[in-house]
Amino acid sequence: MPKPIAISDSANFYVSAERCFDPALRGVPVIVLSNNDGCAVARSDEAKALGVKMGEPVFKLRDKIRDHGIRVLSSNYTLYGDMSRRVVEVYETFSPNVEIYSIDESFLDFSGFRDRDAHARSMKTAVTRLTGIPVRVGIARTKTLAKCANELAKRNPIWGGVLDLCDIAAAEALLPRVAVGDIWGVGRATVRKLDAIGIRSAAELRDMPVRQARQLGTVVLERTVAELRGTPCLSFNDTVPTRKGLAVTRSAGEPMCDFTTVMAALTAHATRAAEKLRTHGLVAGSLTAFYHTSRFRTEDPTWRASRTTQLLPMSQDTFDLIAAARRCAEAGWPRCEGDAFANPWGFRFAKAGVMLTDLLPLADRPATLFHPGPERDPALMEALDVLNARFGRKSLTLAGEGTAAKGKSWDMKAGHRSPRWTTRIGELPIVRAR
DNA sequence: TCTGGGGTCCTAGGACCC
DNA sequence: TCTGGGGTCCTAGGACCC
Repeated sequence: MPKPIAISDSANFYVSAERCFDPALRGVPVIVLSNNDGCAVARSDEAKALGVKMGEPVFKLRDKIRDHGIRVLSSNYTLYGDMSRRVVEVYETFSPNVEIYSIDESFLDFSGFRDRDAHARSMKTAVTRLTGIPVRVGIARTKTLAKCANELAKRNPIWGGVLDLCDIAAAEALLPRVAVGDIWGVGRATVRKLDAIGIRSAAELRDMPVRQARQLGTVVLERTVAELRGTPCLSFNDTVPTRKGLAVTRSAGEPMCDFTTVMAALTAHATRAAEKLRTHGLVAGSLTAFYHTSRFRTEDPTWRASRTTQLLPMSQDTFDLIAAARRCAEAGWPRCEGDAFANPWGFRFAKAGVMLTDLLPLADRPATLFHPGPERDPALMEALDVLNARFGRKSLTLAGEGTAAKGKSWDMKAGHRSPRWTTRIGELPIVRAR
């Protein structure tokens, strides 16, 4: 018999995290925006009730925000990341094995507990008491069924936020109530195909012939069917998997119309990407830089540039990454007579990014026979990181990304960001007032 | 005027090899 | 007219997740 797995997730996590520190946000409609204040990515129950959709662009919500007094917040990832860490700390006192799945969801090994329901309820209470974040728990013998249990618990408050589907009869009774689109791993495209052959509930999907499932939705759907039948196909994984890639991409606060501005944004993104590499003790073997015009403004001239270059030797050095990003940016810039980096067509670039692949732990970096030059002293990057850790991110940056005095037009908008309550003492209102 | 960011996994098809 | 078979590796693109 497969062991019981629980999944615990936070309700409207970003909104819940904000509410922990600002009681005025409780009981009223609240939305948290994506980077650049673009779309609603988290909504309180009250906001959902007003019909605010996930991912809806904020400019389309203007009337609703005004008419219903919806509170609008920019995303504050520093706060959410820290709150997430606290929630996981509590989980770890309730299960010997915790697999962090996302910022607001973790799988927990629930084997060995005699009364799983009671255990889950005391965990739920503890998380709320110690962090202020409300959570819901689904339990079953496969991850997919646990996610179904969680989904049911979310939608039916009568169970008090905890549902155990380990029992065959319970699954039998409740799976007809889960729509295929609400099953983990079944997205829009698959829903459409399943609907065409009359499969609409989790119970119907479970009873579908596996061969047909594979043919319709590849091995992924075949696994989902097996998981719904209680056969685990997705293993419990409490070790952090090795990263395959890493990206830093942003929409610009204002359109970027010249090479210098695009390069300033790419410099900032490459800088951040290098920081991430060093945090994880990795080096990268290749870098892709891209920038493109807005995909929504189809009447404007469009340009999409994406170039990849090798990092040789593999590197985690900010300067190396910026140099590579510059090579890509130059190679991708629209060619014109005269000044090679002018923009006579009036392209308005909306987004730029840096992606790193071929990642390896620094210790495993292969030696190279022909260096392009002497390697820089890692002490420089170390000093950079120490200073930025001590005085706050971006205290020390490269001139290439521009200076605050001159204005960073490419920098994202974040007009409604709350204080980083748990990680920046200087942002606490009471400290600021002194 | 204004539309997110960062991941994973799978498949098909081409290049290449013997 | 008739033009092998079987393997690996890589990449692009699709689907999905939160």
